[in-house]
Amino acid sequence: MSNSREYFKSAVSVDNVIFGFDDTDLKVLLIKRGEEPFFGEWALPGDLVYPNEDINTAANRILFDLTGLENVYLEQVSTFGEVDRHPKGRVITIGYFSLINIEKVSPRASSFANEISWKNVRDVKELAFDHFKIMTTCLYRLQTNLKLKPIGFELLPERFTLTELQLLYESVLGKQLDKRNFRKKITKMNIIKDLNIYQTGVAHRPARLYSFDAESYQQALKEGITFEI
Amino acid sequence: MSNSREYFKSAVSVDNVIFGFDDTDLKVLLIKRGEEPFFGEWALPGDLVYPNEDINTAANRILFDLTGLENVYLEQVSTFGEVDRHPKGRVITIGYFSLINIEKVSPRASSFANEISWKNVRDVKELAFDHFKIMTTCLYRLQTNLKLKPIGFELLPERFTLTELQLLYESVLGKQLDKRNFRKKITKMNIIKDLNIYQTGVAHRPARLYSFDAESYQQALKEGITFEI
DNA sequence: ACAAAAGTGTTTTATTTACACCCATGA
DNA sequence: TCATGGGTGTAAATAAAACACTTTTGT
Repeated sequence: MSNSREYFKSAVSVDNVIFGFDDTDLKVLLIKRGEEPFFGEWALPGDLVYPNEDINTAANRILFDLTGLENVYLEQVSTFGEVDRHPKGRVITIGYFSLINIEKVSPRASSFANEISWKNVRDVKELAFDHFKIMTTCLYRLQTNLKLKPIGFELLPERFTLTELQLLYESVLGKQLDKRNFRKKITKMNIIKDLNIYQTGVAHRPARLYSFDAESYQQALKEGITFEI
Repeated sequence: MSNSREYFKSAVSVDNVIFGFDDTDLKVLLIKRGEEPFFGEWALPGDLVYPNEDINTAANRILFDLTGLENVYLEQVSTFGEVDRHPKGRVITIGYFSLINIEKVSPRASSFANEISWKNVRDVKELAFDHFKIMTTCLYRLQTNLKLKPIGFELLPERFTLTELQLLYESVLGKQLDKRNFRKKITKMNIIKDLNIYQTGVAHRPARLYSFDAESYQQALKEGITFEI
């Protein structure tokens, strides 16, 4: 780019598909739009990228504004740049997804949204702009990566049971898994820590609690882990 | 985005990592820059996105300008948007890669390049801007996808031998593969057609020629193929 | 004692890996 | 006849899939 010419400039935005998991279903955090276009319709949280802001920073900002969370798993997925994707002008948007522990969040209204809600991903059928397409693309990427990288833990509390972990996998991948085989695989990977403590107050045999063992995972990565479920 | 405010606008560009394969090595098509910044340095072909141009169209245009090729395998990989990635201003760039049959190309100089050349990917050590990072990211994606989707054919001529295909895989993945096991896997997938014709003019037993069988591949996809090498 | 979910091994099947020699051609 | 790369099968090891009962708790 030379500075001797004046170039066309597009607005660039970031949209963030924020995934959570509530012990049964994969959820996505949506906002009800408080302005035109698509007033009153559900949409992904997003905003324009500021002049002096890295795009990753913008994605983190959107997440923080909505949830108060920082240092959260965030992954860029794809950029959507059809000329007519925004009715008010040329806006190229970069789609991200984040994985958060849903318990840590009580979503708060923000400048650009008058209502915020967790929705079951499978129940979402349409969204403002091309946001449904963005969400679907991010879900697909999540499914792919869940099989290759141990990112599922990001959606769970610090301490979790193996059944919770399995339910998460089943929910995201959309299929049933065999309990014994699942446990065998997970434990063989050596990336979760048995805390030797148990659930309490459940009307059945209490489950052992585990946590993700980041150190062992780093070790396993070096030795060439394949995290396949 | 409301139209009642004036938003900051960034320039948006597309950079294209054009891969080719010359029977031995994976190559990338680079240009020597004919203007500042980075005058005289090697860079990825790229250009700003036009006001009324989809981003995919822009990526295809860059490819066409340089090679004369259309309808070529093109995949968006990642968007690079650090504030300071371009010394002359804010430019957010979308990285693509394409796979082409190197025989079909005699690269031509263009407005923005005074020299064009195929380089061995492994020999490229630095590039203008953050292009080395973009190239590396695209290479990594190519490696991943080559194991999951039959895109290797895009780099070969219409008719190819199994050894050529294997060399391609070895070159992209950067590791040796067992000849018999490779052939077993490829043929079991049922996505290549044995043309029942042979190489000529080689000083050894002539190899059978094959072509990619797009129809069988579509069929196999429906039945849930896993194209793993 | 009953309901509810936790936890645990073995056998079968499929996949992956390792490995070496003969074949067809041009020089 | 020699050099060069083409083409082929089998056995062993590993990984994946299928499958059912006992345990522990709260009610």
